[in-house]
Amino acid sequence: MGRQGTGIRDVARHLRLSVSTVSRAMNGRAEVSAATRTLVQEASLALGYAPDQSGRSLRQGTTDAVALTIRTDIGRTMMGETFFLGLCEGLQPALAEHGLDLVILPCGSAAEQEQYLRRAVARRLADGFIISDTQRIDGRIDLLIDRGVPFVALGRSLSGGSHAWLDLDVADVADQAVARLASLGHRRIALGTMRREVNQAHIFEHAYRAAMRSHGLGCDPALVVRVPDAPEGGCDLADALLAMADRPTAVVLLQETMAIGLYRRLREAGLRPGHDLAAIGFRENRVTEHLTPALTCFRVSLRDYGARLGAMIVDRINAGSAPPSPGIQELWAMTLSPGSSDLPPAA
Amino acid sequence: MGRQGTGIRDVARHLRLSVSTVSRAMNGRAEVSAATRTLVQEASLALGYAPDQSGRSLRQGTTDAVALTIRTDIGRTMMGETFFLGLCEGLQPALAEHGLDLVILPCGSAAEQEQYLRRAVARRLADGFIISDTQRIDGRIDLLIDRGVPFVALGRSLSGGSHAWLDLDVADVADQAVARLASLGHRRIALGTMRREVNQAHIFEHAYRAAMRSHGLGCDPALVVRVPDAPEGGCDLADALLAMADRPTAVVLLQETMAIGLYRRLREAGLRPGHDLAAIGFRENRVTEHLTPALTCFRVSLRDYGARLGAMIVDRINAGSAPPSPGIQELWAMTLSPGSSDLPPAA
DNA sequence: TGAAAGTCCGGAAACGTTTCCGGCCAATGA
DNA sequence: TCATTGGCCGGAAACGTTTCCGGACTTTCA
Repeated sequence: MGRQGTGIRDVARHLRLSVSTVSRAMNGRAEVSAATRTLVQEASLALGYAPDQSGRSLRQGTTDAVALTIRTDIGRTMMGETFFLGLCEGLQPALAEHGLDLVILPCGSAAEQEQYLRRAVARRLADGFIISDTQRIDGRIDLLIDRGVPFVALGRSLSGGSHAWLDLDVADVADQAVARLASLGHRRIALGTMRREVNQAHIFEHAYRAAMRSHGLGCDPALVVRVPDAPEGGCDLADALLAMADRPTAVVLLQETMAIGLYRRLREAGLRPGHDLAAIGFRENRVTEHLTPALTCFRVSLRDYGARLGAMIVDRINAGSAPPSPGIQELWAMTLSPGSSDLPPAA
Repeated sequence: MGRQGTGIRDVARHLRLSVSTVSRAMNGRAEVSAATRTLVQEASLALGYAPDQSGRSLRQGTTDAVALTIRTDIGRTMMGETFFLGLCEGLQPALAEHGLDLVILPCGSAAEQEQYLRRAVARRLADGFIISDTQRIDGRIDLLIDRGVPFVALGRSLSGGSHAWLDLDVADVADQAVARLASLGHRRIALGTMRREVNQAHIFEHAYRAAMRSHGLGCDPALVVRVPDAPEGGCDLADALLAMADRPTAVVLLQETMAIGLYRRLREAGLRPGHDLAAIGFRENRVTEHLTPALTCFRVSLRDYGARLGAMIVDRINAGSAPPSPGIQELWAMTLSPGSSDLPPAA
């Protein structure tokens, strides 16, 4: 049958060189003359040759790929689709600079993720892994540490001790949001959040409570409302807030897309978002900034964030598993992006 | 140095079997006794063994992976925010059923895509490719046909003749939208679209014109407004429409996210979306259905669509390049999902 | 001028797996 | 009882590449 594509042997035969020389020229080794190198490069370009990745991987034990695992049942996670695409815009070039491909592996639901990852590691699908949507207790982290595979967790976790992770400083966001609303005169500030298994939600909620206390606003557990992090969740949130006897005058959202459902329900109840209920969202994006009133939220450059993530996983890969170095932990600040959804309380 | 993971030799040694027998047992070959098979399966589970993908790929010439190439500079494409993840929810399980991994390859901008793909094919990164966001003239299609690589284009194109593709029936959507608005009494119906290089935009616009003519509404070129397919584009669109002397009473959107900017600008101008300007969007999603007024648009099950896409690429891969069979071309209908954004004209 | 060093290249082994080929053993049939 | 068949298994080749090793040739230095 004969593989169809052109291989290194074809290039070698074409140039009357040995395959070893061609290989050396392609890989930028020093022991090859400049003349031969350009010859090989031109020939491989003309013949459309690029080394077969399987052969290459087998020989040198690396796949030249970094895997970003995501769950496809999104809509039940912190990260929306706009998040990943924005992230990849910075991540992919950062990896390409080091000759690494970015492959995104959809792993199905959260439950399936660990098993999928276990198999992916055993099959040696990638040189390094980035796991997203970290849970408070996350078996994937222990797994990767145990296997000695380079990885970076996108989001903190209680699992695994001092591995490399990158995360947004959500605690600071909660703090800033509460402080801002408090300074505007709000005293009953609600929190729209989600399941606490997602670590970001836990941290956010914790920081919210601390901020409320530090501003002398108490800590009424009724003010914490858990809903799905989606536009629909915003509806549920609004329903819950409107049903309260002592209605809050402001709400902080862990997921900015909740604002869509929230605005809708408020309007349906004859209330004006921003005026009758102040709201502050989480991550600024193309939807929230065009809401009316524009949602006050927090900004982060996903491109930079992704580029940093790329640098971190490259660092892990180059470090090897030789030194059990703890890896870098990095918290990214978000800056307030004022909209007009957080007015002082009406009364 | 010694590769760290457990290999087939470890399993064989552990069971005092030959590697060939272990391999046969793992791959479900017939020439192995049932007893040995269960033994091998249990042992590989216990030892955490899964065959190294590089070795496997090299030997059998297949990678057991399907690549979905996407551009990361999204926001300038037809596919909105939530399209790909919804698609993968159906696509990934459909592939997994056949033992194939789905890997998403972010290829950078549209310009970089073809070169990236060319290299990916030469390196044999995947057994089959799915290319998205097809252009009217798309070099990737000619490339893949030329190389004889199994592929499915997600979206039609003028390039390449009769290859396999899957697409939404956007012409029918344009037809339905215009018909609905016309039956409500609208006579000046604008179109918010984008660059015509994207083939869907071309088809959509063509169908819109035909529908306008068939309803006796003429074909004023000024009614076709090209803007970026993003919330911002909706602002530009609104500005353009409001500046017209003979202002349209309705607009059809090729990209539903434009509605966000459109609503915003209309409200800023003291107008009511739906009342003062009827609007119909394209694909229903979690954002549009919570807009106020809810955007009338068209529904498609992305999960089913993705599952079908998976079946198609599996079919192409199994077909091999032996018969130059044309492949399947399939157009998916979308069904109207009525909102309240398309009222009769005010006057 | 001779030896040492340096430059560049070819042959062959190796990576982990699958599969071809041949062989052993038991069962079957005459 | 012997030849044949079929079930099951082990040895070894093969996939495409990189890299070790050694060799040929040129240059440098004493």
